[in-house]
Amino acid sequence: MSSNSEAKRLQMADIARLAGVSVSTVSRALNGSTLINAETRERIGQLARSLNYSINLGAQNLRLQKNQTIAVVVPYDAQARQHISDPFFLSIVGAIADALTDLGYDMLLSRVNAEHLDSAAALYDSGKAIGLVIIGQWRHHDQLNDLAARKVPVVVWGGQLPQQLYCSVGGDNVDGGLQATRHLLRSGCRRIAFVGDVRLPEVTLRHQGYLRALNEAGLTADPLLEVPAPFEIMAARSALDRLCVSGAALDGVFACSDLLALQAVQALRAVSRQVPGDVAVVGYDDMPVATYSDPPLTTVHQPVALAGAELVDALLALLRGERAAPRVLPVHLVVRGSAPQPA
Amino acid sequence: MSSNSEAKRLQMADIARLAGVSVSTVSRALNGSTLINAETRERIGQLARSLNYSINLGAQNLRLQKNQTIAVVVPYDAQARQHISDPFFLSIVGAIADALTDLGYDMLLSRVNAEHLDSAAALYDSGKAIGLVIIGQWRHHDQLNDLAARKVPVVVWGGQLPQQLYCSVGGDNVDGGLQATRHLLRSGCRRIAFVGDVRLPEVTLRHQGYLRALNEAGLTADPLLEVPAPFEIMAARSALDRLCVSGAALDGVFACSDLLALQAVQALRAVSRQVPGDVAVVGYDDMPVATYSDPPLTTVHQPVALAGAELVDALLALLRGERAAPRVLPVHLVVRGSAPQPA
DNA sequence: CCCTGATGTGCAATCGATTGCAATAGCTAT
DNA sequence: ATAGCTATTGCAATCGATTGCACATCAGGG
Repeated sequence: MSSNSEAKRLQMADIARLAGVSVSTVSRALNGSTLINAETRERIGQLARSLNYSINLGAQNLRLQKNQTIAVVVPYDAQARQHISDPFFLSIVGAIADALTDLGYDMLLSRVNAEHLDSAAALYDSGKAIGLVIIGQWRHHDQLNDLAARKVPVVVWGGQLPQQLYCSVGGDNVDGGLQATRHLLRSGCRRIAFVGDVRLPEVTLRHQGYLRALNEAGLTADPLLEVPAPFEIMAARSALDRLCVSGAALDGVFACSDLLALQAVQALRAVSRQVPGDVAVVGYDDMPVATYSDPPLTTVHQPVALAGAELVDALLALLRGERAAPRVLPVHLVVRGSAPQPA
Repeated sequence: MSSNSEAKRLQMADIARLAGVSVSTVSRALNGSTLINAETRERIGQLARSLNYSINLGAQNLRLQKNQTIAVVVPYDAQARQHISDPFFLSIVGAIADALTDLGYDMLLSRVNAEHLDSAAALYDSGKAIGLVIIGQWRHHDQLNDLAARKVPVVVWGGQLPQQLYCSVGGDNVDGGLQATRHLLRSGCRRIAFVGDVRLPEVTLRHQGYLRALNEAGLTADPLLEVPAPFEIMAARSALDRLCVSGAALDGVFACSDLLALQAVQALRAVSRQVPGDVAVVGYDDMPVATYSDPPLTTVHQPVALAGAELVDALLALLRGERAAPRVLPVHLVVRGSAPQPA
């Protein structure tokens, strides 16, 4: 049974037999070697093409010790069973795909349990991929360091941290937090909630920016206004609802993703507070949704396409044996309706 | 130079040497063969684990004629240089990744020029992947048929068309168009614009549903109200602007994606027409943005997670040599603010 | 003491390509 | 006519694994 799709794939020996030459000749002909008589070469080329023959890359890679596959690893949170739905992750994957395609690399997309980021190394150890791009540091800075120490070629989307052995590429999270919070302060906000899970390094950095801005304004952060909302959307919503019904005074919100910002807007409305009238809200990422939402979001723009290109560029540098320093990409605030420009 | 990342990967011969046995023994030990003495087996297992050894899958696949990689092909429009940004495509890729991961398959993500969909076959011919999932039929039904005729295991996300040799999985586009249009008609709309590029098969089917609904209501379509907007967002916007400033009478819009619907909302507002007050708008896909937008979109829900699972399931059936019939998944209208429930 | 049957291991062929080296044919130079 | 070249092509080893079959060792039976 099942001889349907089992239809034998053509291989070089078949072409050789049909052309009445040896396998070596076919190999050389297809590679355009001048050792082979020009017309024989052409004849073999025609034949192969007409039969839709395509060389077996597994075998070729084995023989040539070559491989053009890069693994892109998207961790998921096993507890929350959160299969990343945040548009930011998806769009950065898209950007990486573009960058890799342009350079002729293949992209293996893989999801791994965030608790075992190191298991991503199997993709490298097994030779499936020659290098890894990991989306997000999550809470496993140490595991990433282990990978780098083992000389696994890996680049991570995320923030630059102290004692970091691996190469990271990420937006300037401190500056993002700073710009967002300063904007809210300039708009007159004094009690600004911070929405995000500070156990994630990127969020921690944004939080530092937030604190620095408050400090500049002579304010101190109120722990009651810190909402440890994960990127998982439903859990985030309940945390936000709790804040809103707690009655804690607040006039501004800085959320660490656009989706969190929009959830905040809805939670606020649920308790009859207007955005931006009563509370101004700033998001993060500047996904397309930010322009369509009600109100359109003031948010920190992350350069997604550039990020894809930089991640790939850094990884290729590593593969060439160069030392790749962490890269921090510029971010900027985009002002829209949810936190308008102060008069 | 570059011996950095060039650090030789471990292979079976290394383990064999260190364990003082032959390669065959290592191979059998790691595969748990009972031919090998239990304690030797255990010792070898320990050793391999402690060295982070992981078998070379290229070599293994070659030897075993095995491969667990599925290619997911996302066509792009070379003319528009449109690297798919529509969230729908990205989320369906995510859904497929989940389905494949659950089943232990690897996913190779690849972009190909939509004008040469058949070039995706190289992924199969070269043995990189054992099967293909292609996202969208675009304008190349014929090329897809060629692939199927060549016995390439392929499943396509899209509509079911006449004379179709390949297996497709898609939402019920006719029904989607029907439900959306009926809803607008029930709301009292009589001049309903259709926004979408009917050269795409899926859109054609939705258009059929649109026409049928109009017909049920004793109406006929006005060609002036047909906006051939591509999924490429900027081009779509200008087409919509043209419609709006043309002054053509209209009181409803059925758009073939949520993004198109939101562009329509903006175009209408630009000429001071309220949604849903003056014009009701219905979108398609039911992406998260539909719930956050202003106004929240009434839209046709496509079952994305189910779609991913069904695509994978159909492809695996093909690979088992079974005949896989096209599958049409149910869709349903989600009523929100842009086209509220009629009183 | 030899034979038989287990039990463990290793040799060598194989998967589908690449490539150094040898071999053949056709020609020229001596 | 024969050595010396050049232009083409084939043989066989190799990449890193798997596996049929042969081989070695040891115990017990005759």
